Amino acid sequence: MLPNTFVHLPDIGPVTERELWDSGVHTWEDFLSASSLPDRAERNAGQLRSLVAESQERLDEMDASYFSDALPRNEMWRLYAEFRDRAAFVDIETTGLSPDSSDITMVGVLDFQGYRAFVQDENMEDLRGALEEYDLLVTFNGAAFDLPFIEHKLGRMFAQVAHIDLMFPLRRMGLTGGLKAIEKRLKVGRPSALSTLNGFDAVLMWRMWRNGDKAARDTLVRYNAEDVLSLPKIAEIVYDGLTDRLDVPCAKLEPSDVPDVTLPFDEGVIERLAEMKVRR
DNA sequence: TTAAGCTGGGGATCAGAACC
DNA sequence: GGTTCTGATCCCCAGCTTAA
Repeated sequence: MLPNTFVHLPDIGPVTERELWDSGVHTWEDFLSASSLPDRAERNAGQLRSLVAESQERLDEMDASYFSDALPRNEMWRLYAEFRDRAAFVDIETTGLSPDSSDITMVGVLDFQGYRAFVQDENMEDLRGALEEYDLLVTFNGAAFDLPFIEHKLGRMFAQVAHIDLMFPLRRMGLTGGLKAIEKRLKVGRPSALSTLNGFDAVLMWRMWRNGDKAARDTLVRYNAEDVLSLPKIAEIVYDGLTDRLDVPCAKLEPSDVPDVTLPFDEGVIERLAEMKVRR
């Protein structure tokens, strides 16, 4: 979809991009070889041609931050096909909602090689270096929650990184609600006994682990892994759905193999969680 | 419960076309 | 050449939604 994109160019919005597509200019290559362009693009053709040529070069160099700067934020999903092999799917667990009064307990990072957990007081200091390996981050509501929370605690680190927050494209597709509700509607992931847990349970599991319940730590990590494992599947659905909606001839996204992540957890933790909630 | 950012609506601005 | 109209983009703001 990215080589079909023109809305990252100055003075080109969705209407002019549509005109280009309707006139047969479907790709950057079409743009550069076209003898004439629709009026609105023709006015500024010289500058646009050089920017389209630059876009081709930047894509050849896999420069995600160039497109991240130029694309409107609600069109970031267009980066997914080209950059998913350089993407990290990220989800954090915390002790509360406010970065001022709460701490990060763990961060789960998934790519197509596997899943890594960065846990407070274990290996959280490795997180920054780990995230620097990626050109693209994919989250659910990460623009408002996960990424600002991480930067609040660990310092600036995402200024140059492209980011797709799946929550907003999902809304455009008519899918509102939290991640778990959307997974259910899309029939994605989470077959395990942990499917009934929510973010507040993650807070409680962290407290249980701090109070000596060793199984709670592994169960928390497993809960987080199940959250991030659904993100690649949802990202594909978003990409395919919004690409279809734009109705422009473009390369189809090949389905990816999400790594098999099987982590141990103790069903006893879920029972102890339920007892804890009854007592509260 | 807090904070961030997206969405959508409305107004401002700009450029081109049409008309006198 | 000046005016008006139209359409697109940009900017701002309020409201909404979500995360643990």
